[in-house]
Amino acid sequence: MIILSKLADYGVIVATHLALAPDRQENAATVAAATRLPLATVAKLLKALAHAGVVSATRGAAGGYRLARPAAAISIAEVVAAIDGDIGLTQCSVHVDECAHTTYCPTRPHWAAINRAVGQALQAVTLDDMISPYAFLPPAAVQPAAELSR
Amino acid sequence: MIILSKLADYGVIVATHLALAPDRQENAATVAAATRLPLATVAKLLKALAHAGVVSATRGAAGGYRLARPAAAISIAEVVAAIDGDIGLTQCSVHVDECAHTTYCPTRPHWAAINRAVGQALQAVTLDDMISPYAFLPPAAVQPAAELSR
DNA sequence: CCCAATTCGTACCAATCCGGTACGCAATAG
DNA sequence: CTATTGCGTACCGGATTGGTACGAATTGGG
Repeated sequence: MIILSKLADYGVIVATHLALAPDRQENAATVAAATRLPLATVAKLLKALAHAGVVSATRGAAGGYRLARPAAAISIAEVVAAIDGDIGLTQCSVHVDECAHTTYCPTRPHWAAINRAVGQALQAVTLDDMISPYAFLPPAAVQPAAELSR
Repeated sequence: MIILSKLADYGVIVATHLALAPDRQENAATVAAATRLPLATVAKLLKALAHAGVVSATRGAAGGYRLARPAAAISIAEVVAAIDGDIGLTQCSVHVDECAHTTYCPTRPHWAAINRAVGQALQAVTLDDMISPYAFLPPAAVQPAAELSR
């Protein structure tokens, strides 16, 4: 299974690209060319990111986008949430009331804890971490999950 | 966004139900009634779980399913993987070679680390944890993601 | 030895969701 | 005033997914 949607994946790429040159103001076409993604899709992504306050947009001729905050203050979780909505493991986590099984489903309370762990993993990484090419190898988190690659 | 597919969610519910009575052998119809899920879907899930070695099936009359191992030895990650396939954040993580952007995409190496952190969160929880109603607040599983920030 | 119950495997259908596109409006610079 | 660029909405085709159906294989009981 793939956790992130393609769009969210692209969103991170676009945001990372902007983080590379925080001072420059780039329009959608430029970003699209640099990331080799379809222009229309990039425009859509940037709009969503702007709406969430991750990037700021200036309209009109010679307009464009730039990061709204320093790259170190923007987490991956935020970027993903801007595009795909709130992060939740199960239907229950996101739309609590729509689950008719709530009363007798014994697993529900446990999801919250797992949820937090996943959210934290995404929140712990910032755009700044993404642009530093090699410095990011957390030894504590890397090893134990080896068995999962089955 | 919702990370787990509905089917995977159901799968965990079914597996949890079996964990409640590890000795009894239950057929698909019984499980479906107990979990209030569609019979056909439950049958499909049990088949997938059996294929992955999570539950063992005995065929023929008076056949049925039961856990293949003690509940404490089966992680949520395993159950999910049995139904939805391998867990990966991005397309890149799962189908590495199909990503044409590999060479110049600067974010790729970083996903692996996040990936592992998420996998760990799912692997730290066993079916046994799921059936113990209140005792589940694993400080060990929730915290470590913080270390990810290098 | 035969029949009934039950899982197994495969194939199939329907619907929702998602990636991607198009078009018109609003705003800003020159 | 005009050209450029972002904004918003609406739309479409396709892939994925949730769900169903049916026949084959297997086992226990009469």
